[in-house]
Amino acid sequence: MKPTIKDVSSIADVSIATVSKVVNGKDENISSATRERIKRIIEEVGYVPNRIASSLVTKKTKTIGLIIPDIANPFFPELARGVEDFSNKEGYTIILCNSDNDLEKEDAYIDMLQEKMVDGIIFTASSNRSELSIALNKSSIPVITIERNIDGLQSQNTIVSNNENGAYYAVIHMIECGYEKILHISGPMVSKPAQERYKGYLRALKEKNIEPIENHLIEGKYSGDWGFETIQNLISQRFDYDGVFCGNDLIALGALKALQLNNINVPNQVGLVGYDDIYMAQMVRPELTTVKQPNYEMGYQAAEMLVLMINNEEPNLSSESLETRLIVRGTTRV
Amino acid sequence: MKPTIKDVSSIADVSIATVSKVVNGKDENISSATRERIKRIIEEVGYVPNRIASSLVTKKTKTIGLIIPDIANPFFPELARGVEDFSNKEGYTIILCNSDNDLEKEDAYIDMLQEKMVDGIIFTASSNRSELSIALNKSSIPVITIERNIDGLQSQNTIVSNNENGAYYAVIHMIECGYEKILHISGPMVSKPAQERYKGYLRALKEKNIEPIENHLIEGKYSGDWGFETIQNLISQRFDYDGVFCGNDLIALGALKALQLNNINVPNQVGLVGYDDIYMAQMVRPELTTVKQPNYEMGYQAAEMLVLMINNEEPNLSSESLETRLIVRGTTRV
DNA sequence: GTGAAAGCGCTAACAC
DNA sequence: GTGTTAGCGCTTTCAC
Repeated sequence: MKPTIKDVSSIADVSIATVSKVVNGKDENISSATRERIKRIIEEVGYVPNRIASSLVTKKTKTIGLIIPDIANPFFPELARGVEDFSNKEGYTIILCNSDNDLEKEDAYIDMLQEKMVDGIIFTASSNRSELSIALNKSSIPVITIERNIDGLQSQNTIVSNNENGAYYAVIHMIECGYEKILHISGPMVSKPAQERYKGYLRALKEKNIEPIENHLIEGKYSGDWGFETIQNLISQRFDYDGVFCGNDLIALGALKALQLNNINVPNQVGLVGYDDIYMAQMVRPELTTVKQPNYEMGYQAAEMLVLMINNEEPNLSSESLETRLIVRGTTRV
Repeated sequence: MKPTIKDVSSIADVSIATVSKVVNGKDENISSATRERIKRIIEEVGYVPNRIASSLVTKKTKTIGLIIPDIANPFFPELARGVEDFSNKEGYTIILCNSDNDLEKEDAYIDMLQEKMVDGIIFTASSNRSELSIALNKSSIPVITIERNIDGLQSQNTIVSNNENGAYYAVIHMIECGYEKILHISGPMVSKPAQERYKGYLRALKEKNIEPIENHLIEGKYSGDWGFETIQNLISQRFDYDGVFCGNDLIALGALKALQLNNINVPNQVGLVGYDDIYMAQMVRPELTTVKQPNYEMGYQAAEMLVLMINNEEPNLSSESLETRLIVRGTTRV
């Protein structure tokens, strides 16, 4: 049987209150003699405080919930790492939840997290539906949303990266490289980032006085296979573009493979730009020009904001938008 | 203030015991009238049971700890996903811990998890040192180790994939393709998987009566950069190999890039094989021949075993070794 | 400097 | 069918 605070106190011949104080460092008023004795005994018997019990009285669990669509999606591990790093530094522990963009799972997790009394939640919602926000609003638990904001969520504390600008600068770069007939292979347009990137794409064209060509947008999934198939299909019919701007790197990598397979030279015949700067972007030839999203930082800052909220030091920024960075490599000619 | 079981019971005009019973589905002996009334009230007031409180009495937190070196390392997200999927199915929630192969962090997490009273731990240890095992042995908490076994851990319940066989079959394949002077770029040899893969490599050579050439082993890190540098260095001096078997896909992808950069044809001049079958293995040209590790399954089965242990249904297998699968693609000629 | 006591929200015998 | 009661292991106030 694991020793409890009571065991320690009876061996040390003091009250449990005294033991509690030294365990929690609130021992200004404890003589150093008893302090040391208690510490020794704790060591001897291998006493481990039961945080469940203390949480029950302090109402703090020092854990935060992280809900993301899928940790196996290359976008999220870094983000999760950012969250975990800051959390850990502050003594928080994180509960990982994969929602698979499934609203039911998402709701189930939110319930679960509330039952486990997490101190706060970091949330990458799968959609904008507002019913979910209600569930979250009702509970007074601090929430930070990441990447996509949830319309109607009361405390609109959210971290996003500036998707529109990211896409805008990428496409401006392409145009300045001399590409004019630029295809955009996007992710699913139900997600805000996809919408915003498309917006940035259009803004760049407009600013450069380039009319978007016919069929300039192909909407699909954020996967390499999707990028590959799309290009293959296009080529088997008619491929009338000199540039491809992809919704993410996975799509771009698939597209690159298809282009090369068809002996279309990148970057000479076709310029190619991705989004995210995943590790693999540098592992292909030519290396992929892409937009770096500050994934790690987004996670880190989200955790930072959340901990502020938990401590009731309301962060003065209610919504932080992190800037992206265009990384020019080999798939666009300079 | 969030409603508690007491609030519900007083509104419903029953005892808290009755409410507890219906909340936990132990309501065979409750009249359906009161059952429904209680359920309605729960709904109305938005009562959420406090699992912290119930954990305190049941001694079960329905939480398991997952300690891995780094979720941002491409090997682990899938594994984590496997763990999470099974856990979730069984009503468990997982706490994610990144140890960074840092023994101190590792210990700190183990303590933390014990304090939070997790029901079990799934653990990819960073090394074999046995002091750590002691800490874990002392506590009676169920532990499953993944990928690398910890020497001296009492309950040797561990899930590994058969690294030796994986490497063995890969190298046999290379030899049968006609490659004879095969370099092995391994990860750090302090880790068991690296040792075992090297063993498999040697076994294949021996069986085929091929003398390992001079400098056949280069030990380093599991990164693409490392693979790239290694090949670049070798080529700048003398590159006298016709095959490269890499400790993982990242290394292989880096190596591929370097080989191609030096106009060495893969697979004609040099055959290349990786390990892991990460998603990117199919996104390069030629596609990478590699050994598929059942990452997801390892995680899933680890969670499965752990839950058995938690329920005291000691799994009869104490150590499960999952088989790997060679995936022949374009970097070896057939 | 230290301890007694109340109580956090819940479960599980057991009594009725 | 339902309620009473005794904790689970801890923190915190206040008294000494």
